[in-house]
Amino acid sequence: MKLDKHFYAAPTLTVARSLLGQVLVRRSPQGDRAGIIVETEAYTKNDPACHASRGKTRRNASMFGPAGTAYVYFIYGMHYCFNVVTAEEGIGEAVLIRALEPIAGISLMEESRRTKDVKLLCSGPARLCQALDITTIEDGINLAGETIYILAGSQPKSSVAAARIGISAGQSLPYRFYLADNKFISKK
DNA sequence: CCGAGGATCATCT
DNA sequence: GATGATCCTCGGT
Repeated sequence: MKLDKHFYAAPTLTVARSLLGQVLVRRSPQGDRAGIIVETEAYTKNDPACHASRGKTRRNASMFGPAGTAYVYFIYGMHYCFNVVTAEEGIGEAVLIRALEPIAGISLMEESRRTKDVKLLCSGPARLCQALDITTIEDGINLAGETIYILAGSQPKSSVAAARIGISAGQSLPYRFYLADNKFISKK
């Protein structure tokens, strides 16, 4: 069953944690790919690390759309990161998907990533975008559609909260969530 | 195993 | 002109 706006419109920290164990699906003409979400990070209002914290710009405009919108941005001159817009429309909060456990379309992922090491396919925000062929073309799409969506997976498993990775501001906030003992998280 | 450094460019100052 | 929600490679231990 596909997750709907009701799920995404919940408080951002709640969504970040409850996305763990759900299944991200990417459909394309080449075939379908999917993975279990095993690691997320929340970015909230009044959070200095949040792209929306300094107001709406061309880049972060999708963050201010309705819950269940995809926010995809380009970073470091070569990488993309995929987020799900959460909470109330207009406040600019989202959840970054940081790692997946691949479960379908693995040969397509291997081709896109140019590696056959399954642990390197989707363990990292930019890696999973490359594996699923997600770029800024997908920025702003609605996850209620048929291109990218999330299926309800298993019941919530034991999860861990920790500091986020790769940010300079807001390091003290425990807004990173991951499944305990999962082998596909991006970092220990 | 681990850390340092480079790649590479859209966005914002 | 500097920076960044990253990743890869290389060299040292």
